[in-house]
Amino acid sequence: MEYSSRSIEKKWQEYWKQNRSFEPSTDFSKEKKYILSMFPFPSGRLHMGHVRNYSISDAFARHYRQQGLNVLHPIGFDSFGMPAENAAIKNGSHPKGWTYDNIDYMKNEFYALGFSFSREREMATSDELYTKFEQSFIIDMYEKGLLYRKKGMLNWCPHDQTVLANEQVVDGCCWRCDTPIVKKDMNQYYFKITQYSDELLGDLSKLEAGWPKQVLTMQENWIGKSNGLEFDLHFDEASKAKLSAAFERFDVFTTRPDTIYGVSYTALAPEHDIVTYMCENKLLSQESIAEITAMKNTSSIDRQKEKKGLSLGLDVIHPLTGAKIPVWIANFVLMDYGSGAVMAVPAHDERDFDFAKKYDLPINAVIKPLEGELDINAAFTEVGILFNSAAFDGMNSKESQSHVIDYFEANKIGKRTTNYKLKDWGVSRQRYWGAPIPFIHCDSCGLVMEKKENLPIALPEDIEITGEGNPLDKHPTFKHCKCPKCGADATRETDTMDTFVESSWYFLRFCADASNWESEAFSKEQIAYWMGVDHYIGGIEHAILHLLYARFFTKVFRDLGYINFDEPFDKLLTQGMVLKDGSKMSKSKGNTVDPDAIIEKYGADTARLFILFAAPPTQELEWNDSGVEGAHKFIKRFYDRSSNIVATQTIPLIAHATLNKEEKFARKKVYEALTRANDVFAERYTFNTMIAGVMEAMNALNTQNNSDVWSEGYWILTSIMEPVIPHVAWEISEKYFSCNNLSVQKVLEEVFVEESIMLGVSINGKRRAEIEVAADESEANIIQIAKDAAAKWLEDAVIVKEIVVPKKLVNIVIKG
RNA sequence: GCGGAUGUGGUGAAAUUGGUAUACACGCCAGACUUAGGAUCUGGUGCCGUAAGGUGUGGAGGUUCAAGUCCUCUCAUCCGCACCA
Repeated sequence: MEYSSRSIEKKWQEYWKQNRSFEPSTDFSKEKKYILSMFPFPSGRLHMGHVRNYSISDAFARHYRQQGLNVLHPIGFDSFGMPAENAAIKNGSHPKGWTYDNIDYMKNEFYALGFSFSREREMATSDELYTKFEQSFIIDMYEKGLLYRKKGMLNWCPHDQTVLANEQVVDGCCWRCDTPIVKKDMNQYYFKITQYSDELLGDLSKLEAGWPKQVLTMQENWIGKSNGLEFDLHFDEASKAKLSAAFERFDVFTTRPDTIYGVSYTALAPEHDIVTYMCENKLLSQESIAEITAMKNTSSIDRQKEKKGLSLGLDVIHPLTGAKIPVWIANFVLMDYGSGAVMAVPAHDERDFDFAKKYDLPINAVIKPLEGELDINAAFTEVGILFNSAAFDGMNSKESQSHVIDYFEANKIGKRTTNYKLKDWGVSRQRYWGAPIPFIHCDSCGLVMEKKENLPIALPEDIEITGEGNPLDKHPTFKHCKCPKCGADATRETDTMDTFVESSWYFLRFCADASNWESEAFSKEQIAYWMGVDHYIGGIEHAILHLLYARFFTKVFRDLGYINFDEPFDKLLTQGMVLKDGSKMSKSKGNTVDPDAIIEKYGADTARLFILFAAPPTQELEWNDSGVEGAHKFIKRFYDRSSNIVATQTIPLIAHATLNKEEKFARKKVYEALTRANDVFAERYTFNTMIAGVMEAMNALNTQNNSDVWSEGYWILTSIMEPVIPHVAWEISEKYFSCNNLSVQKVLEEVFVEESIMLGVSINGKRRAEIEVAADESEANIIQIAKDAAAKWLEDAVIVKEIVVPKKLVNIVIKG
C-alpha cells in the first residue's frame, strides 16, 4: 500500500483523542516525568519555531511514555498582551475574540502535528479562572511586602502608551515595537525581586548540571553583583554654606577601594538630589541649568556617545587625606545604580580618565605596574603595587582592597557593601488586555486590597479600544467601587499586570488536575509530585526575563508556603532559531515557511522528522526544501519496506550464530541504533544522530532478506522512531505488532560480538593499510599481520615502536 | 570593552574518553527501469594527480607513537551585556 500521510495521521490523531492517550495518571506512586515547552502567545498561527519547540518536547514525552513513566506534557497559551489590543485597534476586533479565535486555530494545528499534549489541562492565562488565582497571589505578595507602589522615573513607550520594565528596554527602545523610550515620572507597582538578588544568583550553581552555561552567565551578568566600599563624602564649610546646609554629605560606592588615595574629583548623576536642589534654588547659572536639563533629556544611547559634565563649584573633603576635592556632574554617572554618585580616580579608571582629560582635572597615580614603568597617558587598571597611599604603600593593589575597607570600618567612616544591577520589577501596565491589579484606592483608607472572595476582578468586555490611553479608565462602571475596608465610594486600580506575571507560575498550574481548577490553583501534593520540570524547552530569547521571573516566583511561593523547593526547572534546553536563506524566518523578511502548507503537502511526520534531523536542537536550523523531500522519502521507504515484516506479538528470537554476514551486520546496526537512541534521550539530545543511526540500520536491513531479522529490526526501529514520526510508527506497529513494541527495548549484547575485526594500520601515524584479524587474535600476531600488510612501507626501515589500540588500529613507528 | 558560543566536503552535519576524519542526509555524476520523469532502484562522489602518491577539520606554533579533539597565540562570524563606579 502506498504511503498516505493524510489518512494515517488523521486516523491516529482521532485514536489518541478518543483514547485519552496522553492524559497523565493521578496515580502518584508511579515514576513521573514533567516535560514542558514554553507556551506560545496566540498570535494567529504556528510558525516553524513553534514546530521545532514542540517536536523536541513531544519526542521526550513520547519516549518516556514508552518507558512506562507517568508523563505530564501540557500546553497552554500566554494569552494576555499587547498584540491582541493592537489587532483590535487595527481590525476593530475585540481582544478577547481575537485571542480565543487564535487559540482555537493554533490548537488544531498542534493536534494536526500529532503533539501528545494533555488535552484536559489546556488553558489560557486570560481565562478568568487563571486570573482569579493570580490576583490572589498578588494579594499574598503585597501582604508579605513583596509588592509595593511608588512614584518613580519609569521607562515609557510613547507608541504602546505603557510603562516598560528595565528588562523590556532593548538598546534604549521598546522590546516590542522598537520605539525609543522616554522617562516618565509616575506611580507604578513593583515586585521586590531585589530582595532575592543574592539567592537568585547563588542558586544558579544548583542549575549548573542542567542548564546551558550561556544562560547561567546571562543571568549572572544581569543580576550583576559587585562587592566594594561605601562611604560618605562631606562638604567643606564653604560648600555647606552655599547649599544653605540642606546637604552636608553624599554617599559613594566603589569596587576599587585600593585607589582611594588617587581620588581627584567626584561626580554626581544629573538626576541627583543635590543637583535638583541646586537647580531649583538657582544656585547655578541659567546656562548650567539648561545644560543639566539637556543632559537629563538625552536618551541613554546618546548619553554614551560623549562624556559631558560641569563643575558644581562645591568641594568635599577626602576622608583619609583631608584634601579638598571638587564636585562635578557627569552624564556617565547613572542615577539608578549605587547612590548616583562616584568617586573619580582618573589614573586608574578609563571613564574617569577620559573625563579628567576633557575637563583638565588632576590625575593622581597611586598604583604602579608589577613590572615596568607606569604610562601616564592612559588609565592603568591592572593589578599593581600601591604608592602615594600612606600606610598602604607597597601593598599589592588587589590584596589591599580589604585592608582599606577594614580601615574605613574601624574608623567608622565607611562600610563593606554589595551592589546589584538588578532592579525591582515594575509590573503595572496601562493597558486593557491584562490581568487587573486587584487593588482599590480609597480616600480615607489609602491603597486597599480586594477581598479574596470577590476574585477574580474580571475585565469588562464592553470596552472601546482606540489606542489612546487605557480603556479601563474610560469604562463607565469598572473603575467605580466601594472600599472593601470602610465601604465608602472608591476607585478601582485600572492598571493591569505585565504578562510576564502569568508566565511566572503557569508551570505550577499545569500540575493541577483540571477537575480541581475551580477550587484551587494547585495542591501541595500535586506540586510535590510533578515538580520540578524535568525538561524545559524553549527559545534562548527567554534566557533572562522569563526564566529569572519564574525563578523569583518559585522562591516567593516557597516563602509563602505553597511549595517547598527552590528552583522550578531541572533541565533547560534552549533550541536554536529556525532560519531560511541565512536569516531568521520573519514575516517582514518574507522568508517564512507555513507549517500548515508542509503538513498539507508532506504530512506532520515529515515536518517533525526534518526538523529533528536537520540539526541538533540547540543549534540554528537552516530550512531546506530538498531536505524536507529527503525526510519524506525516508518515511515512504520506511513505510514501504515494512512489507518485509512477518506479523508477530513478541520480538522474534533469533539464533545469531546461524546467520550469514549481512544478517549479522543488519542486527548489529539495529542494536547500535537502539544504544544510540537510549544515549540521546538520556543525555545528549542530539536527535539528528539518533535518526542517522536508524537510517544506517535501515540501509543494513536492506542488504539481507531474512524475515525474522526484518521483523526484529522493525520491532526496534519503529519503537525508536515513534517519538519522532509517531503516526507512521503507530500505523506500522499496529499492523504487525499490535503496538506491543512501543515500549522499552532491551539491548542484546550478543549481536556486538564479532569473530573478526578490521584494524587500520598506520606507519608513523599515516594510514597505510587495513587488516582483518580474529577478534581474539594475540597482539603479537596482530603486529605480524599488520607488518605483512604494510611490508611495502617497512623496507629498509628500523622499527622503533609498535602500538596496538584494541579494536581500532595498529601504529608502527619507524626511523629512516 | 566584558562575557558566551561557533568555525570540518558544493550544502545541513557526524566523529561520546586523543586512536582509520567526513557517518547520515541533501546536492551532483553515471547507470537501470521507463513513452516520459521533479517517481523508484543501483553505483560513485573531500581536494590535487592518469596513476603511484600527496594533501586535508579558519590560521600559526606546541605536546604526543597518534590531535577535529589537549596547550599557547591569532583571525573570522554570531549571540548576550554594556559608561554598573
